[in-house]
Amino acid sequence: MKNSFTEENYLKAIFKLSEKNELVATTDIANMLNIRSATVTDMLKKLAIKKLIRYEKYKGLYLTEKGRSIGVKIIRKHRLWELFLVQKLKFKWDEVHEIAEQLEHIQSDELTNRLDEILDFPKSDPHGDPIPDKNGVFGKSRAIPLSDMKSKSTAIVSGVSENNATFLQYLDKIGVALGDKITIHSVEPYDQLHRISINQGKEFSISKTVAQNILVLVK
Amino acid sequence: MKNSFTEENYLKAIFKLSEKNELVATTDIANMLNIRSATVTDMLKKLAIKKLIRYEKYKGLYLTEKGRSIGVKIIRKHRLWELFLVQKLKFKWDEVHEIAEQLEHIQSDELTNRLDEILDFPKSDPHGDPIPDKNGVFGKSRAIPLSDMKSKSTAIVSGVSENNATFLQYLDKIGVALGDKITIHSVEPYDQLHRISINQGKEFSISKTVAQNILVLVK
DNA sequence: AATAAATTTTAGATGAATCTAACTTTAGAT
DNA sequence: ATCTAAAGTTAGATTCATCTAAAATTTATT
Repeated sequence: MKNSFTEENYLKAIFKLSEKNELVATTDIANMLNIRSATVTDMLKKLAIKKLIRYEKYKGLYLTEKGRSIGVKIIRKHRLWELFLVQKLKFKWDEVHEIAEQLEHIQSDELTNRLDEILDFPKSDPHGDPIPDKNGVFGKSRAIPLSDMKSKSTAIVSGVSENNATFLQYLDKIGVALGDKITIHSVEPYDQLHRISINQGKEFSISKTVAQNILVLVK
Repeated sequence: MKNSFTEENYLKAIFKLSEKNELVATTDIANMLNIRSATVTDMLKKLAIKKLIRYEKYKGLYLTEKGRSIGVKIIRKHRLWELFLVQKLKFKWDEVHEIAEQLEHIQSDELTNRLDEILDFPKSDPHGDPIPDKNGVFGKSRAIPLSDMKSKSTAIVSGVSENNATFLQYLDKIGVALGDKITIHSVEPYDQLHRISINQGKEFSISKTVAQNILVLVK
């Protein structure tokens, strides 16, 4: 029960990496956490002793059930806080990540669950990433890219699939925000420029790339 | 910019102790933080080098302007979070302290100020302690002990002057909560048993001691 | 298969925050 | 005024998370 931040960050990183590969590599953890591999090796030994990971020298590692549940819990808190900051405190999408990196370590199940409750048990965060429930279960999101919508249809903006600050700021600039009602009027067959409007407003165009990175919920 | 938790906790403790005595003693800090005096001495040297305190060996220490402003900021955040937890997330008075001990270290002025805003720039927290404003200024609270109210008058419960969990739980039990309208019907001259009612409800009695520890705002 | 390249681990060091034990200074009691 | 108790400091050790440099292992290339 010491400085659990560090340990929690390792478990979160390992969980994320596990989604791509069964076995996780030392270097990938080091890169994700911006530290040296040697440091990671040290920590892996400790995590293995605590039975949070299963680790074989030179071979790679994976999370135990116990380790996974801690990792998932951190992700749950991170995403709930992000949504909270955007929905309740009116932060913009691109401003919340850093603050949530801190808030995710607050230890109080009661707090996490009440947050969940006042947000109405959300299934995904402002970036469209799924929020696991209190038991660590991810419901899969029904969100689809805007580019997959039919012409003349309407949907609700539920997230983005590109997390970079420039992109998020661009969305702010053109006036696309979480929860907005978005309508596709037409799509140019040649370059797939989308003519859209937000909340019944004025029509304007966005590129194919942007349309692919905006996630929406249809009906 | 390292693990600022520790340093922040020292500055907070020193600020609190400064309210009682001009010069703060090593042992008092040690007791407040539940660590050994030797440890405190070490830290005092570091704080002095950073110009956060003015320190003379064997003589005691006091905060510099810079140190004070960090200490006050932590207290501001602590109290804002406590109020947030009680008002917005429906926690009880006695449940929020520990969580606020963690939340007070979240670094984001923007977050702190928005919290302040959605709480409507409160002047005191659920325990009746004053909340400094963004410039570190404490407005003095107009709260008085319930025992100082006139008979037949009404006021709003604004805090407590005894912070202990048993007391707070007792208040929950008898149904006294922050923001309640409280009416004094009579006070027994012999033992100062107070006959009161909450929000126009049924009359009941509380002891002199309890009445002294409930803070209220009159009109 | 032999060797080079990349990855991972080991060994040894550092700084932060803590401890215990021993020493020093200040303050209180007679 | 002297002595003793309390308070405060120093010295040396420990644990945690990190580092660099060097050694070991695995993987890739010719």
